[in-house]
Amino acid sequence: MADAAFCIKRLTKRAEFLACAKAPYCARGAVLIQARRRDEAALVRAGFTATKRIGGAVERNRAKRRLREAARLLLPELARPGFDYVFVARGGVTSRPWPRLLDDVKSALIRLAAERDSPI
RNA sequence: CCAGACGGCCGGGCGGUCGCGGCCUCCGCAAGGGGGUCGAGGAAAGUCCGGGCUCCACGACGACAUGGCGGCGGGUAACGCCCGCCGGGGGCGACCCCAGGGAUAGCGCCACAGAAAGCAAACCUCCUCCCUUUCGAGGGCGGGAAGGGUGAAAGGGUGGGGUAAGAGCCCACCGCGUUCCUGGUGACAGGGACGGCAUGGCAAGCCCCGCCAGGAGCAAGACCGAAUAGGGACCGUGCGCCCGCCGCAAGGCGGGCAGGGCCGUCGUAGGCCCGAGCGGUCCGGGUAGGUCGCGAGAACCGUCCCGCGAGGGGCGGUCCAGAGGAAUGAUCGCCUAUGUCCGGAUCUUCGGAUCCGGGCGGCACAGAACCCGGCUUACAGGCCGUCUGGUCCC
RNA sequence: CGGAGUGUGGCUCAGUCUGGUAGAGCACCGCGUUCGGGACGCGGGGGUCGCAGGUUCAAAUCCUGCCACUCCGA
Repeated sequence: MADAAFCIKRLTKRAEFLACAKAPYCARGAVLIQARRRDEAALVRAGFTATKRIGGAVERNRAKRRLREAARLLLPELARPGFDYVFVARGGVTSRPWPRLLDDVKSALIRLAAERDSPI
């Protein structure tokens, strides 16, 4: 129940994506993830994007669907509250084997969480 | 069985687990949750044509400009689409491809080569006659365009007659033109007579002829409508003076002084602003935003009738995505289907074919954004039907 | 949604309107010059004209359909 509410919030507005553009990022395999701290609320939000470089509408939608599925599986245990995550599709995201894609997302999320702990 | 032509269709299925979007319904103060139901394509694509729909413009009709179309007859809401037929070309054939008419309405172009590229003419050459001659030939007045050569194209073609040599000069057939008859709705086809080659090609060069087109697009358009600024009406309160301009006037505009405000506060000095309004209530336009437009239709399924066909009509049934930058996914199993490899068996025209078992690989192009009809382009693999040419057997 | 333009040697561009020879600069190769290099001089190679059909005797050029890219307007 708590997990379900966890990543329900979706980023849709262009301004929200732009706000995350300068945030720390980590690229792993076929995915690049950005994480931006928001102080006002504790819930986690996520956005998904794929540029025309990925391919046509079919490729881009499929890329976003796979990233969405990966986020749905992994964010509840790996995300930190109060952060916005933006998942950017890179080349090969549609053809990458599913376990490998999960590994990419998982290691990137862990790395971003560690970066947030260590500095300052 | 092999090779091929044309047309149509499909483009995985079933079941778990976890998820997504719309609508309905129930629980809940709410956040949210439960249940039900529906949920991409043949091209949804490119945006190349044609319509619906909406707004704008516009008396009717016509003309001009611009753009498009072009055999004939149908289909259609319409089309540049489709069907049938005509003509030309290709193929042994099934079948495929192409095309409006006009070059005597006019303008323009036809490079190079060639004597000559549209005016007819004559480079080599052919022939009669005449002259010269070293007897090889050369020159001249004429006749002619058959042959050579150039070219994509040289003023009909083939054959025969004819002639000094030749020529539609004459004849036959073909082609071309004019005219008549017959068949056909028509494009056109068939036939007869006459003419006697005159009139080359390019109009997807300009153009002539006929026909069709008002413009923009759902970000069209309609309704509701916040904050801020500005407009108007009413109420309350306040309103000194001078100059200039406009105006019949009420009044309006500009400038100055008095006065007021601000520069943290007080005093002094200075600067800037206001200088006739200020406050309240209401009204209208309108931005952000929201709602509608927004899916029951040139719809789909079945069936009957008309038509060669495209298609049209009748009857019965069904409701079938619609939302925001946008929903169908992930994963597992089985089945189906197929490619390849290995092993075994059978047949063999020694190329291979069929069957069984196992391993590996494995679903193409691609995602509705107002909606339809077409066109074009992309597409792994597969199915069905009709037909053609071969080969073998009965 | 609507409109405009571009595609030609390795690069930047002419040539397309008005159809017949594809050209310029830089770059590349060879030779000369120099002790050597650069610069300079001479000579040379290199292009399916984005793709596919069509018109024409003949197409980079004309017509049609695709592909890729760029730029405007709402």
